[in-house]
Amino acid sequence: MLNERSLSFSHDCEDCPIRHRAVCARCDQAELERLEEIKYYRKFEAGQTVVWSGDRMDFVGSVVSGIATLTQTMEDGRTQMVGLLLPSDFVGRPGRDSAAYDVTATTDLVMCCFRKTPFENMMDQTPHIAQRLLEMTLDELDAAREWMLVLGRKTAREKIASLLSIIARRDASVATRAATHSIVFDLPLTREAMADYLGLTLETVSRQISALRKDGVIALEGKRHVTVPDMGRLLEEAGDDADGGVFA
Amino acid sequence: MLNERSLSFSHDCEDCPIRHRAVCARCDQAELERLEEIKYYRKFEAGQTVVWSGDRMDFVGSVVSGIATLTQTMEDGRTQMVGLLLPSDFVGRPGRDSAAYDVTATTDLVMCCFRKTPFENMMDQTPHIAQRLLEMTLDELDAAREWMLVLGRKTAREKIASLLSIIARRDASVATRAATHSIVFDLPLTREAMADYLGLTLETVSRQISALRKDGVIALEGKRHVTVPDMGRLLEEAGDDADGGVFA
DNA sequence: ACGCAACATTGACCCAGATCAAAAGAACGC
DNA sequence: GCGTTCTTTTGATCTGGGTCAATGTTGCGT
Repeated sequence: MLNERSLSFSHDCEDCPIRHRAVCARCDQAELERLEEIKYYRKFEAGQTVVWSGDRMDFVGSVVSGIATLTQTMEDGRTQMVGLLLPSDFVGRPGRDSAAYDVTATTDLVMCCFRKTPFENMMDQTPHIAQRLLEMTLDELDAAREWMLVLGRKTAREKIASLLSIIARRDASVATRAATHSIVFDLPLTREAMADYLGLTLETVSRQISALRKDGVIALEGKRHVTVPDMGRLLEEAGDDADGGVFA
Repeated sequence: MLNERSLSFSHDCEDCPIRHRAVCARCDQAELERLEEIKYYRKFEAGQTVVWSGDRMDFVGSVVSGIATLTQTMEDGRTQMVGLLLPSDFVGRPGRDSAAYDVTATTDLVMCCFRKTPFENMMDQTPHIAQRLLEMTLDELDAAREWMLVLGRKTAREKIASLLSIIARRDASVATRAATHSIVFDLPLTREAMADYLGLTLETVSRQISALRKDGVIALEGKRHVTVPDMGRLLEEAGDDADGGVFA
């Protein structure tokens, strides 16, 4: 069963981040080959919807590159983003056959998917996959609860700083950090998407970003390219401990 | 190894709700007996703290009776409740040795605990325990994400209605429901605790409860005893679909 | 029964962020 | 190049819920 694609799925594979966080981190070669058989890639363009809430969802998977969002919508149109999926994040729920949220690509997106039924079978026979998923789900639960604090108790400025912190930590290249002591990244979200994540309006997001720029907490080139000269300062603005770091 | 206590832990046990939701739902008798050996009960009075965030936590467990809350606190004292633990809910995280949140009893509380290290060992040898925990954690994640919508996008009145819905659904006795078509329960939280859960101030909570009472959505006897004459109406006020029911 | 301490309600006022409105950049096809 | 459309910024005004303050209510210990 070995072929080019399955070779690319070994622990040394560069293009598939699953080895870092997701299901196969502890798999041996035989297990990886089994996963390989039920694996396929899906590509989406920026703005495309992966699944709508309530739709049948016959796969699970993880993000290879690009960014996706999970959002909930009320009947009257109010929306709340409930998750931000960055590369290596897992999507889908074993044991449920319909999506609970809208999943949308906000940039061009590549996902590594597994057909759900065979994946579930494999889970039954490979205990450490369930254990790995449990760990990941507990991490997500912690992140969701951190976000509850952001939504419930932080000011607009703190909310923006919190969001920038998360993106900075997960998205900034290590090289950039080492060279200049400042962190540089591109915002993968529109102002509107940021507002939906933060429980704000897009106007408030825009105003607070302008304010943080004016105060020197961040610098902007164009609308999306952000430089954080002092990460400690940003975390302070976010209301987090400057050292600890909730989203580390 | 059988004795009185272990017998009370069988699938027919009445006093320990673990068989319903928590770890041993699918355990056979031998496994139950092993769990029995590492199990112990802890009792707390209303207002007592189970663990503080950051404290060493050498057990996992679930709520037998009473209600506990998970809260996060910022340095300046702002607090956000991130979880409400009702009977049968699970507490603690395998693979982590310190608590991530303050856990507080809001009523008299009985917990059924397992020493963490032997519990983790047992998890390694009993795959369906990890699977059960995964299911439960995914449910909690869904609940946390539902709550993100409440915190981020709902009005104060909708927030109160949402909280009352949750408590009504989990706490109301079936008998009461059948007899009168209305749902009756006691609020297990102070106004302040409700405010911390909803991202509001206690004054706003009080005002909105008064408003819902004046509008006939709920009736109150004393400060805590609530009657919901029409659950559909309450769900409407919460901004949820009257039928579907997010927190079912 | 009384006094004290939590807990809860209600009122008056204020402000952070929403809403409404306009205009200025960017990005894209033709 | 040049409309067209999407995104973002900025201004003016409004308002839901916060803040401050006073008063009620409940329950408990003595």
